[in-house]
Amino acid sequence: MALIQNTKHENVPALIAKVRVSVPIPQLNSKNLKNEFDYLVTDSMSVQKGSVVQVSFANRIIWGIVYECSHTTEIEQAKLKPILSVSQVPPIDSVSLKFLEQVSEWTMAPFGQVLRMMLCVPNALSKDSPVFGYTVSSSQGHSKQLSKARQKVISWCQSNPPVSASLIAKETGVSSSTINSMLKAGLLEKLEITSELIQNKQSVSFSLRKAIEAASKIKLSEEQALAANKMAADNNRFNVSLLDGVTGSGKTEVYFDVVKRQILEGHQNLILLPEIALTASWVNRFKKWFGFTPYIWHSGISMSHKKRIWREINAGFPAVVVGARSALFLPFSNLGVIVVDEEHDAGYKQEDQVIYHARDMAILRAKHAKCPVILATATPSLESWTNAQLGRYQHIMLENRYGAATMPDIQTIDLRKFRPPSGKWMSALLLAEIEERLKSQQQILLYLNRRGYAPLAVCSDCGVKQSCHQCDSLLVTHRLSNQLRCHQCGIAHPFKNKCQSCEQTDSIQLVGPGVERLAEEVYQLFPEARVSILSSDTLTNPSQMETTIQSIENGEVDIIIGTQMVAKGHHFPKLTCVAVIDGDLGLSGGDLRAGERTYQMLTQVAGRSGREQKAGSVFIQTSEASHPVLQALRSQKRDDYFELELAQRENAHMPPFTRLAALIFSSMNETALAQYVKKLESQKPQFQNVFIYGPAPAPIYQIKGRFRVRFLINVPKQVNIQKIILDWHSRVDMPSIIKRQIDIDPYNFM
DNA sequence: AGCACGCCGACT
DNA sequence: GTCGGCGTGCTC
Repeated sequence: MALIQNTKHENVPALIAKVRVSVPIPQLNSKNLKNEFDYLVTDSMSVQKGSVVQVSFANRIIWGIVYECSHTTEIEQAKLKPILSVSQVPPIDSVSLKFLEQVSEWTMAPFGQVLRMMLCVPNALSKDSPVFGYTVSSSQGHSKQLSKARQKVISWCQSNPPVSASLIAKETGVSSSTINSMLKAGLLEKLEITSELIQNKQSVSFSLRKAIEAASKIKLSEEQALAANKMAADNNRFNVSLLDGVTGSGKTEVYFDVVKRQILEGHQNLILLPEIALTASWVNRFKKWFGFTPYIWHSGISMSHKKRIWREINAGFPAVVVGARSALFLPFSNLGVIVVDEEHDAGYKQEDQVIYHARDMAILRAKHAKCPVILATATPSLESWTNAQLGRYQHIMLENRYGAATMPDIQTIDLRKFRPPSGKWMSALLLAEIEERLKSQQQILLYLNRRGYAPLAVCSDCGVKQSCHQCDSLLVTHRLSNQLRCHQCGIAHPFKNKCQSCEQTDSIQLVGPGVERLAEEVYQLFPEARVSILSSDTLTNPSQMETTIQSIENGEVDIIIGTQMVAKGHHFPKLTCVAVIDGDLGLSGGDLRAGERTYQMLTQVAGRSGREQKAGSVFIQTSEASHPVLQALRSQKRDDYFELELAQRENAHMPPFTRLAALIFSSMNETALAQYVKKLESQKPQFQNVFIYGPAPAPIYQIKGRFRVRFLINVPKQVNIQKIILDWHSRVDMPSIIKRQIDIDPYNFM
C-alpha cells in the first residue's frame, strides 16, 4: 500500500520503483502461479496494491493489477518496461483480490484467467474521451437574420443545459449539419461537459431511498415477515441462510425485504439467477417493490451499460445487481447481502474456462466480504439441505403458499395398468382429466422433456439406429424443420427418410415421443383446443418467449406443451393441471444426481399448478410408480426422500459425504496422451481413503479431433483435494501438446 | 489471450 | 521454387 514517493528530479520522469503486476492471461505456468510480471513505475504516478494499470505485454497493451509494491526483481533491468498509465478507477478492493485468489486456488484455474473475469470491461478502465456540449455563443448578438432551423436551435439551447449535437438535433428536428454550420458561424459555442453524472455515494443512496419510499407497499404474510426478520437480524457478518419454501410461497418477496433493508443502509446487493430467460418477469416484480430498476448483468448487456455498472460498483455506490453467475466477479467493495435464487439449479455450474459453481463461490465471496448469503429454493440441493440439517446454515422454511393458494394434489398414473395405444403417449385416465379441464376453461400443461418429434430413428430394414458421426449420440427427428438433429453438437441433416447405413429409402421408423409428436396427438384428440408448444426450438429469442408467456397469462392458450423451459419460475394464474408425460425420464442412467435432479425437476413443474384461488392437480405418468422419488412426490414428504438418498450416498462414499474431482486430459496425439496418462497412473498417490479411478476414455472420447481421457478422484471432505492433485501432477512433466482440465465438484459426467 | 516463429501441402 | 496453414512458445 506504500505510495511511491516523489524523487527530486524535476523534468524527466525518473524510474523509481519496481512493482509486480498481475495480468489477465489464461496461461498456466507452474513457476508463475499468479501470472505476475515486473514493471517500472515513474515518479509521476502513484500506484498501490490493487491499482489498475496499463502495461505493454507481448507487443500489445493490456490492463493488469498491481499486486506487490516496491520489491526486488530477478529480471534484468533491460527487460523491464514501464507502466504506461494508471486507470482513473479506484484500486480494486483487497477483499475482492483475496476472493479472486481463492477462486483460483479452489478451481485450480490460472489466476490470470480468474482475474480476466473481473477486468472484463476494458471501457470502464480507460479514460473517457471528452464529450462536448453546445450552448448559444455569448460573445455575439444575432445581428443577421436567422433561418427557421437556426432560430429553433437557438431558442432550444437557451432554455436547456449544454448537450451533445445529436441530442439537440433530435430534440429540435434539425439536421446535425445545421448545428455544425452554426458552430462555424460562431452562433454556438462548444464546451466540454462531464459525461458521467457527477454523483457520489450519498446522492445515489438518497435517490434509491426516495424510490423505495414512493413504491407501493406490498404486505408480506405473517410467515414471510417472520422469515425476513430472522434473516435480517443477523445482518452484518458472514452467515448462510437456506430459504426453503414451497413453490408459490413468495420466497422472492422475502429476500426482497432483506435486500431493501440493506439498500436503505447504503450497501451493495447481488442477486444471482440461474438463467437470463427468467429475468424479464423477475425485474417487473422487482420494480414494483423497489420503485427503481436494478442493474442487470449478463453476457447480453451492452458494453456501455456494463461500463457504468462496473464503475459504480467499484466505487462502492449502493446498488442492486441482478445477474447471471458472471456478476459474482464484479468488483464489489461494499456488499450488503448476496442472494442465490434457485440455489439447486445446475445452471450455476460453469463448465468451461474457469470451472466453478456460482453458489459455492457466492458463499466464498460473502465470507470475504463478511456479509450474509441467502440460498433460496423450493427444492434444495442435497449439499445445502445437509448443511442446513447440520446447523451450518440457518434453515428458514416457508410451508404455505402465498394468499389463498394451496399446494397441488399430486397423483401418479401407472402406465403398466393404463397403457396408451401404440404410438400414443397419453393414457385414457389423463385424457379424461384434460377433457374436464377444457370444459371448465382451465389451463393444462403437458410436460415432456424431449425436444423435436421423435428421439429415435431406426431403419426397419437393417435395424440401424440413425446416429451422429462425430458424437456417438442418436439423431433426433424434428418435424417442424424436417431435419435429423444431433442434440450433442447441434449438427442438422435434412430428413430424407433414407437409412444412413443400408441406404434403403422409406424404411425409417420413428420411435418414442417428443413435444412435436405429443402436439400431434393433442391436435387429433382435442381439435378445438388452442395449443402452444414451448421448447427451445419453437422459441428462439427472448421477445418470442415474452409474447408466448403473455398469451398464456392472458388465457389465450388452453393446452401448453413444454420442455424443461416451462418448468421453472413462471406464474400462470389460470393453470390448474400439470401432466408429466414421462415421469421415468431421468430416473435411470448412472448419473450420481439422477434421482435428486428428477425430484427437483418434477417438483418445479408440479409447482406451476394451482398458484391462485383454484386448487391445482398434477398427474405423473410412470411405469415405476413405487420409485422413491415418485413416492415422495405423491406423499409430499420431501425430507423422507432426502434421508433415503443421503443414506445411499453415504453408503457409496459419494458427495455430499465425500468430495469429487474430475480430471480430463486431451490431445490430438492419441499415443502421446496414452503414454502420459500411463505415467500419471503409475504415480497415483497412495493414501488411505483417497480413491483415484482411471485413466478411462471420457464418455465422449473424441471432441473436435481431440482425444479425451479421464481420471476421477474421490476423497473424504476434510482432505485438501487440490493439494493431492498438485503433488501428484508435479511428479510427471506434462508435454505441452496435452491439455488439462480440472473440475472440482463435477456435475456433468460427460 | 494474441502474436511471432517454424515446419509441411497446393499454387503462380 | 514460394505462400500460408496452424501447432507451439513467450510475454516482465
